[in-house]
Amino acid sequence: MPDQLSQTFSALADPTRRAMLAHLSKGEANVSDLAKPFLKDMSLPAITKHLKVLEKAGLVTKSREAQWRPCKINSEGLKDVADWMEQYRMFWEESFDRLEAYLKTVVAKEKKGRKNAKKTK
Amino acid sequence: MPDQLSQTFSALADPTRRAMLAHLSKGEANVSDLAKPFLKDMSLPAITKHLKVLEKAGLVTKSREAQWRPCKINSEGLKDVADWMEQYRMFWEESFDRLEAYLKTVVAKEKKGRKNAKKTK
DNA sequence: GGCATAATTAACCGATTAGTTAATTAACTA
DNA sequence: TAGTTAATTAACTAATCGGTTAATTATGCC
Repeated sequence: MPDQLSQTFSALADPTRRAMLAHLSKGEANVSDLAKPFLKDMSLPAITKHLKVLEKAGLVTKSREAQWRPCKINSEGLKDVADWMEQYRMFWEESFDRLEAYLKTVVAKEKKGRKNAKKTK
Repeated sequence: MPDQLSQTFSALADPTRRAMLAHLSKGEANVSDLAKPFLKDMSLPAITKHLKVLEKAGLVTKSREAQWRPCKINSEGLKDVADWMEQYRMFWEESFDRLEAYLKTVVAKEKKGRKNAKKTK
């Protein structure tokens, strides 16, 4: 699995990792904070591994502060997924209201000169 | 991997399967049509397996027509992913314009009485 | 019936994944 | 220095994944 997007989807294909991400969506947390809800079910090294998967997927960044490793959400990975999803919006966006609202933003963006131009493969 | 969302993410974590989905986003196709671009790289049974993964993930449906199996995109799986993504929109939506536009649709929806109320876990 | 086409199933294999326990690194604290 | 806390690394294992080849099913056509 060489490509980044596959790695990101793969990282999200696990309920433990998604729960860790949900935790981080509420703010920074150390490894042991993230681990706490799962220590009944799995060991700390398992958590370390999950975190590494999230890091490689571009979904989490980890820094150092004494013996702690504060982690936070990295929007890059999420952005990649969101960008990929766009090409399928017409399929999953069943509400006419919201699709219409979305199409307006597309028009608005075009008028402004395509700030976010980028190939999504 | 018991839960549906994990299965869906897992199905998307493969470039061959994403390419097949992209193909189907242009319209229905038989298994051999979907297979054609990949037959240099892998066998037909491999394609059958990939398709089965996409089906179980709720991303594709397959029907029967004589000896052919016309496949088409199933929006359910994509919808599940999109719904899950919503909780992270504030992270990946960096353009203020589009975030603002989105927030307007939220307000509009609230006024209408929350048509799309659903737990996404 | 006999053959070609479309697709699936079965059985197998090597690589990766998700977990384990035990040992180790690194920083603070008394 | 010795001990504690936070986290990682190493080595291993069972299960899953992505592919293979060979055989099988199912349909249409002469």
